[in-house]
Amino acid sequence: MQKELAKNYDPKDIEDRLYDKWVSNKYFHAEPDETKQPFTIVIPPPNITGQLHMGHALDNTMQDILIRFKRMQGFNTLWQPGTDHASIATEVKIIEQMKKEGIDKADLGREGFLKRAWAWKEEYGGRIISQLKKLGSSCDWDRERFTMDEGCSKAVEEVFCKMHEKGLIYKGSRIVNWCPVCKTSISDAEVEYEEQAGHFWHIKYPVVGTDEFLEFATTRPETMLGDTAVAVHPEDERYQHLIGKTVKIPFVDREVPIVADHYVEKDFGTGVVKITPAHDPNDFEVGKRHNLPEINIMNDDATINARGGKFAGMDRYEARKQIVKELDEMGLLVRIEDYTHNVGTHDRCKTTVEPLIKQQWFVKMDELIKPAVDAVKNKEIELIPERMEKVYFNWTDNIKDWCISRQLWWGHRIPAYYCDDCGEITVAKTENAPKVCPKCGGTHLRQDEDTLDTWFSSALWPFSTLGWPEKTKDLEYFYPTSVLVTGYDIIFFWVIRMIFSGYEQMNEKPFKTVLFHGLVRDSQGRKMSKSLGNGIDPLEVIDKYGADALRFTLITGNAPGNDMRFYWERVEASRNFANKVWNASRFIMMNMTQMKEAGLDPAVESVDAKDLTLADRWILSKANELVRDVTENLEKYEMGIAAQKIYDFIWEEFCDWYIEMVKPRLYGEDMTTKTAAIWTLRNVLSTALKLLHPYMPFVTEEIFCTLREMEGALDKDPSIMISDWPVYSEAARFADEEEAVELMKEAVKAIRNVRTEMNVPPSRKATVYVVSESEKVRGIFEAGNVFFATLAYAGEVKIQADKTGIDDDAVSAVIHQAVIYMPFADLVDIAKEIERLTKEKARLEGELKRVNGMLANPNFVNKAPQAKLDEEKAKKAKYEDMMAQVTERLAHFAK
RNA sequence: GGGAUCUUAGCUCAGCUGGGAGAGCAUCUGCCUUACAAGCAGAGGGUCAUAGGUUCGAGCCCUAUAGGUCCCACCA
Repeated sequence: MQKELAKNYDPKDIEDRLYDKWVSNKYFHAEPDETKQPFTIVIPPPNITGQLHMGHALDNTMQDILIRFKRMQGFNTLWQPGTDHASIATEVKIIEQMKKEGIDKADLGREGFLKRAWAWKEEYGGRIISQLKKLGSSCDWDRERFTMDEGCSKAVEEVFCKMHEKGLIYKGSRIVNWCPVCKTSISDAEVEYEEQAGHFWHIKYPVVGTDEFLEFATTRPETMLGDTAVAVHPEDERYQHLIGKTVKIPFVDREVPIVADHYVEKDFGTGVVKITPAHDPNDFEVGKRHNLPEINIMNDDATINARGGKFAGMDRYEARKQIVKELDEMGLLVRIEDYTHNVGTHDRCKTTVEPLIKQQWFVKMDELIKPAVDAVKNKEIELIPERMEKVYFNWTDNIKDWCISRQLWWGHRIPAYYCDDCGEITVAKTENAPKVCPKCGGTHLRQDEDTLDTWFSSALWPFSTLGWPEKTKDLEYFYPTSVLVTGYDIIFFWVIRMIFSGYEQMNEKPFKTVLFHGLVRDSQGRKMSKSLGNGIDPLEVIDKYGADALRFTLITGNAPGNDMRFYWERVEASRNFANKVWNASRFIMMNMTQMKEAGLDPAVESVDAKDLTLADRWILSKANELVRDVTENLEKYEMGIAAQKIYDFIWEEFCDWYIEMVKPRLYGEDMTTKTAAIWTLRNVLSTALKLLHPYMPFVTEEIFCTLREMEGALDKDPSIMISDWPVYSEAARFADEEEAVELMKEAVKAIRNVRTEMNVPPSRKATVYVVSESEKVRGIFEAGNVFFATLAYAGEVKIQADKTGIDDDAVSAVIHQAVIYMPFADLVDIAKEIERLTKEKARLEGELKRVNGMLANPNFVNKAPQAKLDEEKAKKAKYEDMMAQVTERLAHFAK
């Protein structure tokens, strides 16, 4: 530990060293302890494909602040870390990588591919973890988990089998969103709609047995190959006579019925819809209602299959072109209209999804979701900000069954076995995998080729990481967790699924509170993305300005759930703040060193209360209040407000006022007051550092340890992160002192104004009278009101220290460079002063009107709290007093 | 189509249950004062989107309008 701190704070020297110290001392590690209350957060597991981005930085800074705060408050805190296998995201990346090497997935086979995937995990899975460490995250790394590790995989199988047994998981034939490139089904939540310019093809089918045609419009003509009906609205007069008749579909030469269904809107287009149950979710529903056949005309890669007749083998778009062309030649194409519509794309690869009928596994949601709805309704789970509840209910109210099977290899393979002999399905955990079919005794069993949606395992994360399905001590002690911190963008993917999974498996909520944050955008408000190249690497920020600066930047000036923009200027401001703290500390420690050299003890345990000056009591009182404000705000998850308060206190109150006030005492010869000053400085600094520590863990730890070492207390207080969080004390408030110093500050500011206005060179000395608007300040200064300082007579400033208890050195110190020592009388500009007084009079009139209005209102007088009433009464008196003074001055000038 | 949210100083944003318009950055002025020029002192700058309403009192509550952002649904 260096005695001499560098002139400027350099995070590079410090961060890694301190982080290693914390880890090696096991400060992050938590074990169940019945004597302490637990506070648990599970990390939203980052993808193993991931690199730390600003979203992670924000998310994890917030979690770390809460964890560090609660740890210092004495909670037994567990921050459970881990990573997510991110099935499709990872698989896509690996395939990309293989493509470069000219390898195809099929070449490798399942085994080979998985080998490669695990190698990927080994290589990149640790990357993001080390990046989280750079940020200062105090996760319990001894407990790091992975969604595909043994325990989590067991949990997945357990849940799958249990839910299957209860009938909550079923296999069914449904329309699913199919990605023809990834060749897998994807959930609704993975579909992104994007507006695309397209066409509306108006086509007509001949009505069989008549010479009529039925005209309709479609954006996807190629699907006509799978049409099994044409629908009209039941009350549409235009088509009443046709309902029940049939139309003939060209190319496939199929006769299909004209049905009536409310799904059709009379006023849209021609009021006729072609129905393709196998390739459109709405048509699928119509088909079910009318018992229509489902004709799948596409292969898994979205080429037309044999049912498409002569178009077989063509790509869907190619077929579209050809079909339109031929329809035109047949005279069945009426016209083409330009049309922009929303097209569903796969969020991972941006391919246009193809709705297809497939056999897939589903989770039945209607019953499962109920406790999850109730929990939020009853506030058993609290969402912050509250408005997220609406988003939540909007989803739960329109819940659909969750398609959980994916035609991928990287993930949890579905524990279902098919018997080739009898066709029955057996669901069983891997350890109980059937050798013979329990139904028919056959031995030709195949495991389902599919894997589970990656969110299936994430949904279990809050309890699978604590050891479930085993009944572990960890689970009993740390579950349910306290807070979940995450972005609002994964509320459907993850948050809701964890909630219903918690209730279903644990019979208990997974967390008490969900704290949502927004997105970190670039300085122009755009999402940071790879394609735009506008992403800012948090590691670059840390490298340039330090982790503390980045953390502070991400938290300040932002309300819960709101997006924020990233500005380098703000990081710089945060860095400057860290440096300010550094330098204030350096100043204090320098003075401690000097005292020591002079043979005095700079680390006294306590000082006599009577030795504390007004200024000391004031700053101690302000620090005490800060403790209350910061604690309260952190408890409300208002981290930004708490941060702002710490910033203001340290920079303004502590550095710009208190330290300036205290300098003459430190430079003076009176050892008693010097000791009291140092004691106060040390204590206030220590409190402020502790409050700041959750935000800026590194700089605070470095200073704290240096300070404790100088005090000879490093042994019993070895790290700020395990030191006690300060506690607010009503008894430590000094209301009078606070008021007196606030008034004094006002006076000093007024004097500084005068100095600036008059452009007084600092070297010139003169005297000034200061006039006060209150008795107290009149006591501090000799006479008059600070607002009217320029009206005062020439004379000599006398600060009446003994009358007020204020130490005159403190006042002189603050005004030291500001106050003018110059007779005013010859400098007063009368016209300017009259203007000023007139303005002041108008202001006072306004204030008086307001106060009088309030006091005259029976509603206010009767309903307002007594304190408020007294306050307003006091204001009234004050304003009246000031008004009298102003009036008198004006009268004086009028002469 | 449904919903959420935002509109406050030149820029980015705070402003928690209605009662004095704030911060950072930028600008201007004066200071290298023995912790810090990554600093100190001071200044200018806002009809709190618009129009109504409730209230003694509205940036804050209600209604409507305009514009921005986002989410959900996905009508062929």
